[in-house]
Amino acid sequence: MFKIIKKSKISKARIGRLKVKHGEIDTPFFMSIATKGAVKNLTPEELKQINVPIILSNTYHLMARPGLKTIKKFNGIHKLIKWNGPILTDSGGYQIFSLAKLLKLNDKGVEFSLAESGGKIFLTPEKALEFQKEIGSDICMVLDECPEYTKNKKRVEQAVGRTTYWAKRSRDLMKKWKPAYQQAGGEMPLVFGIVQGGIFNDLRKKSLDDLLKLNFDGIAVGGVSVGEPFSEAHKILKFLADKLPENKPHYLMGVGYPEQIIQSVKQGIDMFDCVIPTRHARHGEMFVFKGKDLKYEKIQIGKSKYATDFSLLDKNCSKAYLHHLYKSGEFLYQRLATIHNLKFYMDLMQKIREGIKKGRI
RNA sequence: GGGAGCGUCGCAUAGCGGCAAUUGCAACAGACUGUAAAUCUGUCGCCUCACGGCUUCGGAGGUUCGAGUCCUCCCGCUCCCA
Repeated sequence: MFKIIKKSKISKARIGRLKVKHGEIDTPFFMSIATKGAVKNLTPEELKQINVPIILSNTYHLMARPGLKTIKKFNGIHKLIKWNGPILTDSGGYQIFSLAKLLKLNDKGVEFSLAESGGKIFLTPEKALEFQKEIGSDICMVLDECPEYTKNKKRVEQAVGRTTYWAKRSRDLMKKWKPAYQQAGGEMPLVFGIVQGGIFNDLRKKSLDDLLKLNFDGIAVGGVSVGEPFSEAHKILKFLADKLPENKPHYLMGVGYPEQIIQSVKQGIDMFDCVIPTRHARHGEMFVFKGKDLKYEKIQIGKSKYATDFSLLDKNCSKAYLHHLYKSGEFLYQRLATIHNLKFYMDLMQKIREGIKKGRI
């Protein structure tokens, strides 16, 4: 399932290979976010062309729409969204943070009141995990409580406690799956546990220790990129780096900018996801490498100083053309910029893997 | 020739006599991190970090404590009837 192919001698970085139901992926890798099943503006076919190896979808959003019944009618999420590559589904834990105003939260689970429809979604760790399994996710995330960035230790401690408790319940549920899978000969999805603990080392350690006892398929570091400066997240990573189980994939949730990804790879992180490339594209910002190494700059598509003298983005699209589309209010720029940024991120990960291979990272 | 109307800070629009003046666009600056985000924030007459000050609503006068708003004339534009 997870194989380490090479370990860096100068950092904790490693190259590996993660095998899931719908394919094998070289690590470290970046997941493009497809919250509701679609990477905004792009078709699955285009994602393939860009070499996006795996996408991330979200339990909360898929439950709200189209819902379990519809997805099952299509024989699972892959068929519904016409993507036959790997899919990781997030549990909805992040929505506990981002939709904090809309929820009721206790040890049992969370209740969201849906902003659009006025309906309600009740998530328990069991429901969240069962849903992910039912729709055919390749990698399921356990429901966690992801608190906002805070220095209030009590608050974080509570979230850690709840996350651990929920992880245990998730583990119990997984035991019940086993017989059915053994009988049918099917492949169980991978399930990852999530470390919380905010900026507090002792809480992080406790969270991780408790999680390790449950022996999930991979370990995610959550509760990061929730408003803290990245330096805080990096400190946590450094603290956790030698405590993470070496033979399991390490997933840093919600990160980030290229330099943050590089720093995290050096702390042994294998998996990333972030809205940055896709959202920034929609907001008119593109990532461009400067020269041959990992240095890059961000270009505002709309800024007039970039209006002229652009090299080709690819065969069909000059930056001047993009600039024109943006200025003309044509949404096509979003598609092109999204393609560009995702390519950039794929190139970035490729360069990182090569860097590790050649002993530079 | 007769009649009606309109000129506001790049463009377009608000504007009961108390106004540095509404809103939209554009412009400029910034933000975005397990996506309620093709979004949001700020600046946008001049000077000042700011308090504050100064000069503005086609032009010239007038009425008024006070005029973008009322009156007169002029300039420019639009429409209707001949």
